[in-house]
Amino acid sequence: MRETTLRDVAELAGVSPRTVSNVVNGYAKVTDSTRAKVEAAIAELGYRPNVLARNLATGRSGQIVVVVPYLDTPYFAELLQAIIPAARKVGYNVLIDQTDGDRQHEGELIGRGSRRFLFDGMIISPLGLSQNDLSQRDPDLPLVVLGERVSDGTFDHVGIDDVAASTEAVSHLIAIGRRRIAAIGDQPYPTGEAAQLRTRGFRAAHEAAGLPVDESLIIGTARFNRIDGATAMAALLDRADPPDAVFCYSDLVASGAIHTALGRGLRVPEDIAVIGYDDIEDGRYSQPTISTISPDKKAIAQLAVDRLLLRIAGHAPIPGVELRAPHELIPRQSTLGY
Amino acid sequence: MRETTLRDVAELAGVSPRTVSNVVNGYAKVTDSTRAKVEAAIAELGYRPNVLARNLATGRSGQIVVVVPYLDTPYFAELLQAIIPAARKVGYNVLIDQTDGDRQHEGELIGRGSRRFLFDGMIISPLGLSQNDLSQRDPDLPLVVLGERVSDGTFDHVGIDDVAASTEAVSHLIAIGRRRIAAIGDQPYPTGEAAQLRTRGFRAAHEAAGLPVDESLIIGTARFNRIDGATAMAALLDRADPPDAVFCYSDLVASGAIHTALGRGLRVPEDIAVIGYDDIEDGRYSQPTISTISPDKKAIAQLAVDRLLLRIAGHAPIPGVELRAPHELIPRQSTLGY
DNA sequence: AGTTCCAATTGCAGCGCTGCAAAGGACTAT
DNA sequence: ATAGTCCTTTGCAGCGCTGCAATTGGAACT
Repeated sequence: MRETTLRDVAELAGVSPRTVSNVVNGYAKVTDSTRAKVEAAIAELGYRPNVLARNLATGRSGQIVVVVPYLDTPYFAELLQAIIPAARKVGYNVLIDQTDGDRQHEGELIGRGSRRFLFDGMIISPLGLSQNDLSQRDPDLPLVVLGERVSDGTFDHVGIDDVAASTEAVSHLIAIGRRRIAAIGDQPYPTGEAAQLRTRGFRAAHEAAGLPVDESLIIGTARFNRIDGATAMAALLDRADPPDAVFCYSDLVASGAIHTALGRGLRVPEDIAVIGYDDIEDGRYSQPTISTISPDKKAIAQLAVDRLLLRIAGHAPIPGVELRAPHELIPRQSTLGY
Repeated sequence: MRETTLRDVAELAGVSPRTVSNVVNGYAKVTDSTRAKVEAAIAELGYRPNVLARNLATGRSGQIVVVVPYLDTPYFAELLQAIIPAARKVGYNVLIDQTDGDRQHEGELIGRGSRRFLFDGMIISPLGLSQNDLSQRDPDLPLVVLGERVSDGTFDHVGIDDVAASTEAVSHLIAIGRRRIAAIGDQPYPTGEAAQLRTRGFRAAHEAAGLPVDESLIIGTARFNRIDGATAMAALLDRADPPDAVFCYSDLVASGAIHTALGRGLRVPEDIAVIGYDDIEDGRYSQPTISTISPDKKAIAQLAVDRLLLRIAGHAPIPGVELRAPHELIPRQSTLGY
């Protein structure tokens, strides 16, 4: 049995297909009487518009894609959970892509590919892409970049002020009396920009307090996972002069670090205070609860979606902008104690 | 500047559009020489097929949708991470939908909606839908259901053997010498089928060991989150006769329960042993690490995708089947100690 | 009553591709 | 040389919808 079409409805209602289309789309001026007739016919036949056909005719897909490195990283899961309703509210479906932070995969997604037709725009949180890679994308792809990047002026960028947030985190550690503070999560140029900004904040806080930075306490990690935090913390505790506090570049890293510290019989925060970054739900239930920097994920989502829509609608090229979402320092047990 | 089309390529290559289509799709018999000509033209013009047009012509979208209650629940995030590559490998894009476990929302998704055209099939992990609701879906939607359901014969179902797994979990607690065992996570008919199966396993293990079940130790929860576990555990510990072990219906519940126990100065597992369900990454890094039932998520994903493809391809109605993925008991610190 | 005007409705063409079936061409067999 | 065979290539029509511009008919005006 064939799916009923616009034409079938038109026939039953005794109007032209175009009028049915107008009713369906809430377009133009349609008298109440014809609208009623058409709606009755639609109901009777159980008509539903064929989105595929509409897509072809309009050249739009009504979908946007959100690209994240890892779906199972709580921060991204929570961010997606904010983006999806924001997009749905304005009539867009959300496609989700996951890249494993792979540069090539990310590059393919922002490049000129056939999948381009499937979405009207893209929100991407790149991990492997360098600034340069980002500039070499499909030029007609409306793009909003999340995370710690600086726009080259052709796309928009949404993030929090990482340097400021990191500075607050470390200043908090200093405020509770810690003096030997380590940082876990630094990453090298060119891809680790998020990490580099956090390291900059780490230095800034020391400087503001007139404290020297012990360079050997800045520990690099390949990623921002628990295992990275656990390993780095082990290395720090093996030293003759271990730190009395650690600034971790993600809550997962902090969780791993705390795991190691507790496993060695240390008390958190008494022996070593830990602060994380991201405010994932985990941190509110772990033992101890994890002090953190909380980016306003809803604000990030809303800013990103709004801006993307603007860009999709815009015909003339729009200059890229930098948008800042708020953030907040949330002290919990891992720095304040119980 | 217009996007180049099949016709443009055909013109440049001096063949018919249909031949270009054949080359692009790797179809039919095309001589090497024409294929070469066409490919050269494609490269020169930077042609990419318009998926929207293809979709309309074929009536397929090349997308499947995966519907989960919560994206930020680690179990689902990890499951999605398994499904996406499995689907991608066979040429399908994955759309993700999140329902908040809302019955109405889930019902709309499996019903006759306009979005139907956007995907060729659906994998859904329902939470709010009753068995009855599931039977009232869009009959021509290829559907694979995940989780603890029994098929009505018109769709396929993939899951692990929940009763067996739960029995193993509780038997493990008995094996390490616990005798007063609580269960956290029971939920009432008709929607809490997952929970009910686990409760059944809980009873079965007691029976197998010749132990009586203390009904008052079976605690219901609205959801499977940390907070539910934390609250339920508090209630248990407030009793005059608290349990010496707890079987939690998810790792998140276990995490919340442990949080409460530790917060009250109890030792896990010495004072109270805890076992969870799902084997989320968290449980491997928390303090203590959480003993759990590990469903083979990759197997679940593969079974679901394979079966869905079959159903999409099939013209004649295929009877629904029950597919079982393997599971495994993974004892960790929360039952074995350090 | 005739003209103007405006809102509601319509018709046409086409978005770019593929299914189908037939045409064309090369090659083999007689 | 001619007919038969098989494989490659082609043309046509249409998937179901919307953009655009034109048509229709009635209300409002002179």
